[in-house]
Amino acid sequence: MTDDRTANLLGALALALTDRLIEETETRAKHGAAAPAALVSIGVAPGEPIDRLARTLALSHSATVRLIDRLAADGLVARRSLRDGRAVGLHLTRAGATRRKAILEGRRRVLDEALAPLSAKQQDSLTTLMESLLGRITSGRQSADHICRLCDEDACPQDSCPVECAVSAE
Amino acid sequence: MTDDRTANLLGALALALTDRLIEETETRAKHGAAAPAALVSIGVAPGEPIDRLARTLALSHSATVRLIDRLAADGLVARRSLRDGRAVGLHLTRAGATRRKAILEGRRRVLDEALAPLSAKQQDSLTTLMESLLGRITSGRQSADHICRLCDEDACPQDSCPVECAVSAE
DNA sequence: CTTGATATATGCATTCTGCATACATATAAA
DNA sequence: TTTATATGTATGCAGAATGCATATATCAAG
Repeated sequence: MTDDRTANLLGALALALTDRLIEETETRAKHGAAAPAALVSIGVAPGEPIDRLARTLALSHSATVRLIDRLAADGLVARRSLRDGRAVGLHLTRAGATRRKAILEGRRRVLDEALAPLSAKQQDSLTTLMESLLGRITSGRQSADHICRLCDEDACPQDSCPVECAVSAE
Repeated sequence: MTDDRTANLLGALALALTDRLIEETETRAKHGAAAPAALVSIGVAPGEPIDRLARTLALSHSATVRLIDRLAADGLVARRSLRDGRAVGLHLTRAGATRRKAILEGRRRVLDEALAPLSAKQQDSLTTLMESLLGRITSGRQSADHICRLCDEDACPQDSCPVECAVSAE
C-alpha cells in the first residue's frame, strides 16, 4: 500500500500549486477560474463548438455559453458560424491570443518557481514519476481534455503527453 | 532553468489531482470547497476563533462567518464562548468529527489511487522531491496553514512536515 | 472613562453556476 | 416531402458562495 506521508504530501502539494495557478491565471482573464482554461483550450483547438468546450471545462452548457458571452464582451473570443448551422465555432481574437499567452506565461512562472530547488537530475526523476501518475489518473478523451485544459501544448507535444498516450492506449 | 515539459506535467498533475480532491471532499461536506477544509482545520486546532480560520481558508471574515453558520446549521460545528468575549471558539460536534473522518478518508482514497502505479522505491523518491517543492512554496505561518488545510495531521506529524519546517526555519 | 483596536455578525450587491425551457438546425424515417 | 427525433445554442430564473461596508460588542491602554 501507499505510504501515509507520501499521500499526504502529494495532496498538499497539489492543492498548494493549484491555488497558485488559479490565482495567477484567474487574475489575467477575470470571470472565474474557468475563463483562463477556456482561452487556453480554444487556442489549442480553434473552431470547436461551445458544446465541446463545455465538456473540456466540465461546466454545464449554459454556464459555458455565459462564459463565452463574457469573454466575447471583453473582445477576447469570437463566435463564427459553422457548416452546421446549429453550432458556433469559437476562436480567439488577436487580443484573446495575447491574453492566452500571458496566462501561459504566468502559469509557467509559478511552476518554475516551485521547481527551482530541484537539480536537473531530480527534475528528470520527477518527470518520470509524474508520467506514471498522470497516466493513471486519465480516463478517456473527456477526462484528458479536462486535465490538460491549462496546458501549454508547445511544451508538451501530443505524442509525448502521458495523458494523451493513456487515451490512445485504451 | 527548468524543463518545459516537466513544468507542464507538474501543472497538469496538480490540477488533475486537485479536481479530484475537491470533488471528493466537497460532496461530503456540501457548502463549497471551503467547507471540508474548515472541518479538517477545526479538527486540527479546536477552539480557535473564526478570524484565524478565515486566514487559514483564505476567505474573507464575513464569508467564513456564513460558512460556519451553514456548518452549524448542519450540526457539524459548534460555537463556544471564550474568555475573550468578542471571539467564539470553534469546535466539531460528534457528527462533525465523523464527517471530518470521512473527508480525510475520501481524500486518502483519491491519493492512493493516483500513487498506485509507483513502486515503494519510486514513492520514496517522490517523497523526497515533494519535500523540496513544498518547502519552497511555503512562505510564512499563514501560507503554511493554508497549504495544509486539508491535510491529515496523523499522517504527517508536525516535526516531519516540510511545510511546518519551512516556517520554523525562517 | 474615553479612545482605539479587535472579533463577530449582518445588509446588500455581485459573480458564477445549474436547471428548465425555448428555439433553430440537422438527421432519419415514413 | 413531411414528420419525428436528436443536437447545439441561447435565455429566464433561482440558488449558492463570496466580498464590501457597516453595525455591534468586547478588550486594552491611557
